[in-house]
Amino acid sequence: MINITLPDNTVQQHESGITAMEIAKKISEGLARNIISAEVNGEIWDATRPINKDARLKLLTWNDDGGKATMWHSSAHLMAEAIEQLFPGVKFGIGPDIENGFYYDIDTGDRTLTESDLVDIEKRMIDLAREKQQFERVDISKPEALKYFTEKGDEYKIELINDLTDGEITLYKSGTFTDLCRGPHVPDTGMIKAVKLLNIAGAYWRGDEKRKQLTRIYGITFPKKKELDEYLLMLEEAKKRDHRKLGKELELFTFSQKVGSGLPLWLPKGAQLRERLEQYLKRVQKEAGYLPVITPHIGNVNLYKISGHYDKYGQDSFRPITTPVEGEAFFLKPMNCPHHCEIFNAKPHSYKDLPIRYAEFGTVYRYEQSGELHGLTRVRGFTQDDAHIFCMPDQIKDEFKSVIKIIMRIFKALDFKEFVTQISLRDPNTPEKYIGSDENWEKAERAIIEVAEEEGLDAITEYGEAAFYGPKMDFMVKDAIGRKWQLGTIQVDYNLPERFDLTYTGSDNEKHRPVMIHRAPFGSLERFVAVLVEHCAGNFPLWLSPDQAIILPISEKYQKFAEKVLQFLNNSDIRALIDDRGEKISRKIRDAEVKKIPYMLIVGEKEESENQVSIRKHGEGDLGSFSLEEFAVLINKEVNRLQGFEV
RNA sequence: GCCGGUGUAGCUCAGUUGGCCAGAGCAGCUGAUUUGUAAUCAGCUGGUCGGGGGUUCGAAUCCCUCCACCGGCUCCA
Repeated sequence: MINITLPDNTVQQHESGITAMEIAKKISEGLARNIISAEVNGEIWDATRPINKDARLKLLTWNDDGGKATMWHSSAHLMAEAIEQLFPGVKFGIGPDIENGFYYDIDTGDRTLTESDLVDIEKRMIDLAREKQQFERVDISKPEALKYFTEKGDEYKIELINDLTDGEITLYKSGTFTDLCRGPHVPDTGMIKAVKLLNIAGAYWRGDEKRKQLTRIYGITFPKKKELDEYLLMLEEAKKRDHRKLGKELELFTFSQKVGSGLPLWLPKGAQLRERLEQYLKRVQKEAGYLPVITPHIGNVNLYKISGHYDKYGQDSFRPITTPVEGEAFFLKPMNCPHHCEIFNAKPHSYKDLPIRYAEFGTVYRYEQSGELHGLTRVRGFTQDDAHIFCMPDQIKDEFKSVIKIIMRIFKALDFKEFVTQISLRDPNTPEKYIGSDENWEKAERAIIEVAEEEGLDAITEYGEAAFYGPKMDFMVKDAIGRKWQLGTIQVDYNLPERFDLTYTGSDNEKHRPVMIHRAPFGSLERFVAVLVEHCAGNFPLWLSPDQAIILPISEKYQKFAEKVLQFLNNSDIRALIDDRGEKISRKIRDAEVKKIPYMLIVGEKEESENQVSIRKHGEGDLGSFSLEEFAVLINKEVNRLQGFEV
């Protein structure tokens, strides 16, 4: 007999070899029907896999992430089976479950799969699912596994097997498809009731651009048709929040082929929005002791040779521009840090001066591969809210923490609740990608890890995500359709101070090396605005909204009064305009709603006689009549509250 | 950069197997209407069908090429 501990800590005694499915049946038939897989001592197993020793058991259904993962992983197998039947001879790479669904990488040989093939594959998947195919788990020796896939002619699986240890290799068979797989899988494919293959894309084998590109098909499945419909509807809704669409509709920014791809043009409303973000951060930074600096848009190539950026990115940059007579070469500035180092070097520093914090909204230009450009989130010219903090080693943690405070303040002011804090460290397997001594790297990495712990940040750690000169703490936010973007970043750097020979005089009257912290709370204004637009679906918080109120006269008779109201609002620092078209009030309201203007002020006979305005709030409706003074107080209170400043 | 897809007016889209001057709605302009909480009516303007080349008696429709954009991959100082 073995002891099975359930999540509520009750312990059941069972025969050795019992399965999660059998245990579920004893609890209830309904549960047994819904069970997808089971967590056994923290590992996800097939519900039908025998348990031979004491275990903690959690039964997983569609309501558990682990259950969804199992179902989607099985769906990948189901799709592979369908594809193999429809297109015999294709070879398979990997086919995992992902956050929302699954994919499979396929080598289709000479054939090219297109969107229209997806429909056929979906149909076949549904047919196969209805057969209620069971997954059979087979332990297999390494030589046998190699023999099987050699005979099948699938070199990708052979490569995968060669990296595995003999004795730990399993195959899963379902229907006509057999795959190298560690599982787990659904009890049978009948649970998969709704299938949608979402898109088709190229993907390099093992993520290596030097290797063959396979065809990747992304899909998602559900246990109920209704859930699929809801998911597709949700995707449609998300697309409406896309900053590229809203940016056009709300006249925030545009691109021009004549100007060049990846070079955003900020329209007046977008420029105003961006300026407000800059003003806000300048105010916060002034309080935090930052000093403004300004540097040019180009820099001598030698500057970047000293910083190390030339070696790392010189070939992947815009070509240098040269002076016509002397032939001196200059790069468009791809980052601000080397310039700021030279500002630090402009005069000698005492330890008493530190930390010194130089801040600049610095516009930089980077050559991004054409296929990488993406709206405002990935562009070739952008403005960083950059600053570099030069400090003594024992000041690093405090400075780092005060930067975190600024980032949290901004995220709070803009209601960014869902972000991921990521500690980006070196990849220990590729030391050639990084500059600087191991000792300095370890110091820098340790500082970041300790700060995260001391601040109680729930951070994930990613190896290989560090900058080439130092580790980072990055703040990631998702866009409307779930893509993750890095916004804020804080980086500890021991390297540039050495390369630029930065020094300060310590209390011992000796020269010492400062440490540099690179930081950008927004990251880039372009990307930040993009994510902000998607986050609020274009309904900006009042303090950022390009137009805060629109005055809607009932008819031309009230134009004079409308102008009086406008003047009052302007004097009260409220951004407003008048819709003086000869349209009906309902039309003016509709247009103002579509433009997402926060407040509509309706003025007619009643309002004029009582010197009031009738307020309608965007998305909410009529709030009733108020005096102008009351409205101004209302607005200014809301603006200050949202920005996190004292009223 | 790579794989696949798309490209018709400022925007959203129609344009049958290549065939008469390329269409609609919205926006814009002009006029009428002077309006009470999400679209008043009428008229008009606007496109070398992404650029270039080719096939053809004839190309928005077929082919080649370049560009841009979209979905991924790779990359992201």
